[in-house]
Amino acid sequence: MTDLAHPDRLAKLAALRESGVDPYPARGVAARAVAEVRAGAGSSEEPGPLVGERVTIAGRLLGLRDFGKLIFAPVQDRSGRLQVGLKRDALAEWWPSRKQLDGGDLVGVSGTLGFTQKGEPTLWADEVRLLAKALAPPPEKWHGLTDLEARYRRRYVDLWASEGVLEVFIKRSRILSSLRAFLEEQGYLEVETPTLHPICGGATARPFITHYNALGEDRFLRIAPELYLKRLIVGGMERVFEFARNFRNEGLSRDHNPEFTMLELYEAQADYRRMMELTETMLERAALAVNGTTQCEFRGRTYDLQAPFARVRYGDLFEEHVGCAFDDREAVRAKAAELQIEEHGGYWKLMNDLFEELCEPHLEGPVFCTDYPLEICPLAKASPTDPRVAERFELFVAGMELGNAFSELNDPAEQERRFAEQVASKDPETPGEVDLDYVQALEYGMPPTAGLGIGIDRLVMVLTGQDSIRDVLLFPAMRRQESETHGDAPPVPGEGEA
RNA sequence: GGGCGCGUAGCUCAGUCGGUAGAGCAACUGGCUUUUAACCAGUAGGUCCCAGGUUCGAUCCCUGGCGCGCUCACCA
Repeated sequence: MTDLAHPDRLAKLAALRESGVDPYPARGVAARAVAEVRAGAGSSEEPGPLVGERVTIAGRLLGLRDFGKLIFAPVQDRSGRLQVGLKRDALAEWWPSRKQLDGGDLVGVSGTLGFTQKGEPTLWADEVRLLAKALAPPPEKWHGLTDLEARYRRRYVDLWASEGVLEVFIKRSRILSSLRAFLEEQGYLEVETPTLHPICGGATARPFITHYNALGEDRFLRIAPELYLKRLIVGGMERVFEFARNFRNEGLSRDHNPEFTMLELYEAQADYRRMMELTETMLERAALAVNGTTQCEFRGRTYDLQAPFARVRYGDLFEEHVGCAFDDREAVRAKAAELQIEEHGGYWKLMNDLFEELCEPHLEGPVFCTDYPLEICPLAKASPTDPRVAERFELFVAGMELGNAFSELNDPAEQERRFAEQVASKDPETPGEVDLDYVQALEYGMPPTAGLGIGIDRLVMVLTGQDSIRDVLLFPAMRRQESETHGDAPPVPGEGEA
């Protein structure tokens, strides 16, 4: 027991058992969704088909308004809320046990659907069954849970006690369904690839490391599924996608959670132009599916996800906001010096820092920023018309990166050379070894292919109007609390390098 | 990691210019057959985040720590 289990409620639990009532019965009740019952009730002026019928609902008792011989109590399930009316005369046998009932308890109620004098749809009960006793009291009924930490730690309370929270996660689920349905229509196969990677590739990020006992080897939690999905293209699957949980051992912010969900997909015979079309069509549909409109309110502004999205070249943006060509090293370094941006990862890193600082904030979007400098795209294919740039785009909404796509590099020798460059850079965020198995896969031949990654959490933020990534994650990353467990915490291995 | 702020009852919060604390809701007792933040009367509930320091005395002041929030940095 934790100290949230209330003594009064524990006493009621004992009293229930004493009187032969199982406070945690083995079976639930066959219940109808509350929203369905409410819809069937209509209004007191125009009663619906369920009025006068006997129906059963099940859910959480949110409170009790006791009038002596009459009690009103709202019951809430996943679909909504309905008032239950408990009358002594209709529940003579059960009546004394009403004292054992508390707000927060899970109950099944059967009765006749009707209305009150004020016209409130009400289930007039003839049977009340306790389905599970709540020992911990619910949050304050008017303010609910407002402490952010408590809301995230106890999402199991937040979901029913805070307005609109469940709705966000219902929408999240529908967004995933919409994306999945769209891709399946397009002939894609959903696949699952390893989460434990021997080499940490497919993106640039610091990894989490774990140990594989059976193999006696360390593994990286994947930072991206990219290289495995492209192996499947070599394997002839041609159109694949994965909703991948990725892990990046980096900071938390309102746009970042160390574990996050990425939709990655790859399509043979496609290039990045096709990916742009697919992206805008897919997102437009998801918006319509979940909101009924392509307009969404996010961080105080309105964005329209109606296809087609705007396109702007990286180089053009660079010239506009930095004032020179991205490969004009002298000018770029001068501008960086002017802005006191330090060079700590070579020229191309510096150039991109400048881009992020000066250009990205202008990408309100939705907009595809296209044709990135080749040097910052180690897995992308060069443009056939301009060898300085890669066929790559990123999708931005509200200055936030939502997606990343490119025509995939499929020349094994070129890929090996770029891997070797990364390894030589000694950057802690790039792989420490060349993934020769991947190079070998390319040696068997990968067709012309394009790939796309969509940050699902950020997409959900935009489509549900949530400012923080933590509001679209059921259980966002939180520091461990001592009070969460019994027993001793496991030994903590030494911290990785800072 | 830096800056700012917060930590008081189960929940939402007040308060003590330093003398160990209050309200509303929830709970408990009683009353009430049409409420919907029900109402009325009463009762109970606190390691005032933790540890040091100053002081006759600290929940309040100081220092440190822990936790959380916002923000900046980091993070393609």
